[in-house]
Amino acid sequence: MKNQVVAEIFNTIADLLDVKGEVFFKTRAYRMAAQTIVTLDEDIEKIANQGRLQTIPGVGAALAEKIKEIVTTGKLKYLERLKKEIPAGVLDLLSIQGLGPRKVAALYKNRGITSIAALKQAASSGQLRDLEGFGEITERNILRGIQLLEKTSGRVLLHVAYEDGMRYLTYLKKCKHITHLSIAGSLRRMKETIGDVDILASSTQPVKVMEVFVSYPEVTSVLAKGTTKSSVLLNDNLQVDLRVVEEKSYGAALQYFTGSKEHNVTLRGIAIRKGYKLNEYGLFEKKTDKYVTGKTEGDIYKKIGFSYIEPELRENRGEFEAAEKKRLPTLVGYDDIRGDFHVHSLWSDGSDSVETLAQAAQQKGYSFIGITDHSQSLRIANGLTEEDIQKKLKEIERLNKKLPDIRILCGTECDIKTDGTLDYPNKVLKQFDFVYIAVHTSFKMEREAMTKRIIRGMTNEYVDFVAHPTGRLISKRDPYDVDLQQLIDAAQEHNVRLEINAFPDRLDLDDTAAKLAKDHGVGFVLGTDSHNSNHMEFMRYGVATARRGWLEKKDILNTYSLSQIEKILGA
DNA sequence: GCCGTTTTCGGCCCGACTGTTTTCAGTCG
Repeated sequence: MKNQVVAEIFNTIADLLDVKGEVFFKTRAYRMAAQTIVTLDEDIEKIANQGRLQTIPGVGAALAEKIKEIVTTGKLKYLERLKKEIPAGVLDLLSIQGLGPRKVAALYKNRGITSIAALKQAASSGQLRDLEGFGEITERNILRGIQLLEKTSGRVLLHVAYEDGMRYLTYLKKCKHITHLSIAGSLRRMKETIGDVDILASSTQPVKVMEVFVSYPEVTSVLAKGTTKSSVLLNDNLQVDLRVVEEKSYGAALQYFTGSKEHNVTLRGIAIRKGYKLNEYGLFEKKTDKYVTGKTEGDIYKKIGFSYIEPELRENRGEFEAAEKKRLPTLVGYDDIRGDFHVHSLWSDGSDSVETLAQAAQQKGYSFIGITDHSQSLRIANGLTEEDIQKKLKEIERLNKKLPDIRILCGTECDIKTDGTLDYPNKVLKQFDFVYIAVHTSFKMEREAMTKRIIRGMTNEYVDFVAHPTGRLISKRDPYDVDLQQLIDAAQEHNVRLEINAFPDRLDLDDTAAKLAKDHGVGFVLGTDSHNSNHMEFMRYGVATARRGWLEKKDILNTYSLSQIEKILGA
């Protein structure tokens, strides 16, 4: 699939044209096309070969030619030309908060700045303040932006933002001037990483609400403060924005500030075609500017002709088509989960006993917990020998009698060796209630060998699930090189479920891969990969990822009743 | 650069806030 390649080139062109000062609509055309192409189910090369490029929305004659060139030669002369005009480092400057294409262009043209390091040097020595449109405050803001980028690379993991956001909400709920209050933005959509936290409130006293907002104890600096919008920085460097609107605009504003940007652009386009105008204040008749609705999101979607679209689906990945045809999935709910399949105990590298974990699961209202310790060759994680397994089985048998309200399932997270054989022989594997297989070694294998390795593991008759199928660690380690499509086909063929690992830096499979797998009839399990009982809280991020992948209750084994699960697993 | 149930030309989402300005450009979402 060259879709990603084409999309990246188009996005780079858009950035370059922006800095060159090209009209906004042209650069947007490149970005829109890139976004569409990357979410296509079909291979762009195939579409190009069949001469159907211009059937892709947002692709006209000019872009079709460019795609053809990329697909056949792997390069694009137009991009090479642009790159000669603007050095690569200049585009890096765009990632600094507060710097857009105009300022970046000014920095490059008037000061010859082509890297973040050079910018930092120039700003700290006061060389930018006499540039037109710049001043001392701009210099300080640039330095702060660079510092922020260095510290957090701009985004934090979902769970960090979620916890910060929830604490902030709890604080704001005490403010009696607020009538409605919600998280918005990418956090409400539960994206795997979050740039900043958006909060929305309705009030008749916005100025007072802003006072309360900026007085939150965890705030270290106030970045902006107006009557409808304020921004602060928390002590962990996360930025939080608050918008305050009137009651009659609350739904419209919630829709607007939840995004995604791509979802909203499409929705507003559709609204216009139907004779409306949609903004954060409400849905209006286009001709008369008369207020139609805006109190709730549901009203707005309904009026424009759709059923309600859940926040996790608002990525412009086909949700409008589905909503129009009444084919939106009924997403798995955060409360539908009846147990956790992936938990490590003291037997391997976890820090809690099986009993402690089982009690924690019971407290969460679960009906089962799967204890999955590592297998023997993973010495670094204290993998279990065959002898250990016998002892562990006995302990679990005893605990199941002692704790009748929760079923403890004895599983394993069994290593897939480099040749695709498993770390335990079949006579051992068959003693477990269920078997996860996983790659923990030799991450750097060639694509073909890695794909074969995992698929061979899946063909073993005792294997039920594949743990963290791509091995990625968000912003730390790339996924190993594996042919996802082949993995999905094998999962379907051998009736093996793929895991959505809920650990915040894994979320593996991710949302798009999960959707792809679902479309091919694959089933799923959720596992937190907990190494202590507190980690079991991470389940919500697994559910969020499942929801973003359009998964329903029936797709996920954790939502089944214990008796159904026992039957399916033969446990 | 794309697109058309008003349009093949002229729109394309737009409002809030900041900082640098003396009335507005740039950035962000």
